Amino acid sequence: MSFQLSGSYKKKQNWEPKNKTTKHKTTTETSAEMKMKGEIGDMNLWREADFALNCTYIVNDQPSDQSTGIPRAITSIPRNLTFKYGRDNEVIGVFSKEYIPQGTRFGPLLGEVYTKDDVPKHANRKYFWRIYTGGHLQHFVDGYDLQKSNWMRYVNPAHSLHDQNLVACQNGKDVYFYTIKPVPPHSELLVWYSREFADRLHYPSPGDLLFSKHGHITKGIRDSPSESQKDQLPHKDKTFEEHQNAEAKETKREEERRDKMEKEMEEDERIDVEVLDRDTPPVTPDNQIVDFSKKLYESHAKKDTYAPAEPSYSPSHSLHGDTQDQRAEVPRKPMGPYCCSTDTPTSSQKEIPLHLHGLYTHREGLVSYPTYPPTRHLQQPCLYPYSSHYPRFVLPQYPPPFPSVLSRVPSAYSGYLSSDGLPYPLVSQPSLLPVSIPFQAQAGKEGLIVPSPPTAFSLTSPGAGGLKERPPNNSPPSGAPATPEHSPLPKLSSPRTSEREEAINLSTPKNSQATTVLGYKSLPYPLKKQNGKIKYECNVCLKTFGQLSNLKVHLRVHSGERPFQCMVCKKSFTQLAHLQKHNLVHTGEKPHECQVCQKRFSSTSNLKTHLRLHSGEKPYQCKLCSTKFTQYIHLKLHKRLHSREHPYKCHLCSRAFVHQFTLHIHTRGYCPSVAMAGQSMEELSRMNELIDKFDMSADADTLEERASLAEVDAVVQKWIIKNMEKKEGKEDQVEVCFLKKESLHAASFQERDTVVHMYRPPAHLPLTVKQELQ
DNA sequence: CTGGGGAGGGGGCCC
DNA sequence: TGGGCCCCCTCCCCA
Repeated sequence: MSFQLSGSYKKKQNWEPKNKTTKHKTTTETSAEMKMKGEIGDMNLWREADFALNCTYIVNDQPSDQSTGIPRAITSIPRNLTFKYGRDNEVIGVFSKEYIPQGTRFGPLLGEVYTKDDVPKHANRKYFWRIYTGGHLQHFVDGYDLQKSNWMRYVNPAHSLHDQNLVACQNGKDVYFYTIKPVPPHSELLVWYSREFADRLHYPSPGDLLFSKHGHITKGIRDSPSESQKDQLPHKDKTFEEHQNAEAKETKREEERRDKMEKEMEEDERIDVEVLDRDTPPVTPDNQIVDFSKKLYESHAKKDTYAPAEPSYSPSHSLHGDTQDQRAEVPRKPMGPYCCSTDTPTSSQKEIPLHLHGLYTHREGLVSYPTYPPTRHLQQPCLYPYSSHYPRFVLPQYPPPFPSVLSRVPSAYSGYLSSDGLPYPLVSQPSLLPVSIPFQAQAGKEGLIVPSPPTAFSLTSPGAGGLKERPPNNSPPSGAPATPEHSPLPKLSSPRTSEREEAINLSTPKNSQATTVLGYKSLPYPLKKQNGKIKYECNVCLKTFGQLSNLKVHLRVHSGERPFQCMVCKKSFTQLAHLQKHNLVHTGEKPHECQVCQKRFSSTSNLKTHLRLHSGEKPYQCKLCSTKFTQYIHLKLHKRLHSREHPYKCHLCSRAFVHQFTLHIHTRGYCPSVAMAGQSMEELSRMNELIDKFDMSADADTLEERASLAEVDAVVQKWIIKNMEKKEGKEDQVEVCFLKKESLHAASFQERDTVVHMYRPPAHLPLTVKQELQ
């Protein structure tokens, strides 16, 4: 039997901005209907229902055409995701194709459904997911069958808190993955359980968590119970051994805690009986199943190589002892930094599945397991055992920010919270940070008092102001900085006080109790008031809209959702009107007729352009030669001719510019002759390319040659914003965003990860171009 | 290189 | 509130 969600999104709506106001009808629909509440910073403490309620986007699977013969596990992957394939064309991970906002829901996980009683005796349980109802195991969802499962089976477990970007939650009877932080393009999706999920599985999560200095989670890994831990200690790895000794007491304590928990979980003991059955070898050996994920693993297992220690393909993160060549062949697979590999892995290790196999049972951690050494260069302690079939990863538990949340947590865990002396992860807790995007509002946007900063898709930087609004009991644990200072926050230029938009708070929670539980509620869309009118602000690009529906349509630009598909050519569109217009391509219909020449056009826009031929209107004029054009694109092409003319030459280097002010920008810090010490030539080159691009842009043409620095600055900003918008969905576009600080001199380009100031702040330079030129 | 048409995408306004 | 309609802008292709 196939496990299908009868959700509200039955079409191929890959991304669906969520209606925050509509009442939900079913459990599985709740997430799409409710507004954001609480703070992102609470995410690690969120209950599963909170994720469902608060997520902003729903990404549905691609509809699968079973007739193609391609397994649904492959074809179901949403458009904004892609598989990464190994050498043998096996899936080795799921990656984002584009920016995915925080608070995006994927799923549900699909697969064969088994009740407790009808699990085939020899079923391969590696892909089993447990579904609980009322605290009792109701059934399993088995993602083993490629036809019945979906792409989610390929999502690898997170390697560390830092790497985790998805959290698995059971909502209703389905398992969903939610993004707990923005996922940049080309990033691997890495999932781990939600707190509740882990609790249900009886993972001794808090106690089992040991964080390395690097903030990694030490994953419990279990091997054959017959092998003693001592025997598996890495004798060659003295550092690790020492570490093990140092941790021995703590490990023992954790085992005691687990024992205690076990006693408290008598109800689930019955389940454990059959859980333990999962180690039964499958009827069909894995290597005989068309399972891309396993192929890779097996191929590499033969080489006795294991996953690199760092969640990265970087050779620098290779396993100890690997040659460069070997490293290149090492599959980057789920064990990641938690993966405790040995130089000579055991056979059971070789059987470690690639994906989230059977991560559902607490029993895995309740037997005596050996431990394996970490990759040496990382000195990752791996204190917890793993099952050869069911690697266990444990997420950290943070002290709940709200007492009411804490009260929901089983008491057995409460004592673990920061009480075990273990350090909290040093990684920045992503969920506590404003979403990191290329372009953001200025920090402390005074006019914006919407108390929603850390909502799932709120990209409005709270900055210092946002933090002030954070409830006092919502502070993250030590070591998990919540301040946005740790996240690059490009800022807009601060508007003059008199121009600051008056903000209104329309998100006052109606349910004060809920506020107590999850913190203040907030709308997913910041509201602003401009000229007396309410505006809805896009969290991504800060554009404002007079109507929420417009904003929702706009959000598709960022989400990639294209709900309207042409049935003829399968092309999809963000708006129905676009699809309708597109349909004319197929029908040949041209409804718009030129009244002058009776020529017909498919769109009014094109007719209007055409009418300029009759009217003689040429609105686009070249500023350099006064040539006029009827279409902007023609002017743009024309300007390329002029772009060869660069009359403003830098006397210190060979660069020349179309505009005087761009020459000035160049000479203020990007000429290699005057570049700041420590600035790489690569960076200089990149910035000069950027300056060149601006120099030849239409925006630059709008400026007078003797424009003030403030004027130039404004146009530069405009141009950067435009660039940033264009680059979305276009990988080859210059990826820029900017910082605009209080001072004009702080206007910056941020290109990819490097922030460089377009205007250097050298004190000896005059304030404005004009001043300098005069 | 210029000029014209075709097509897609984003957003505003209105119902 | 969501959908429909419309307009503007942009890009591509080709003569």
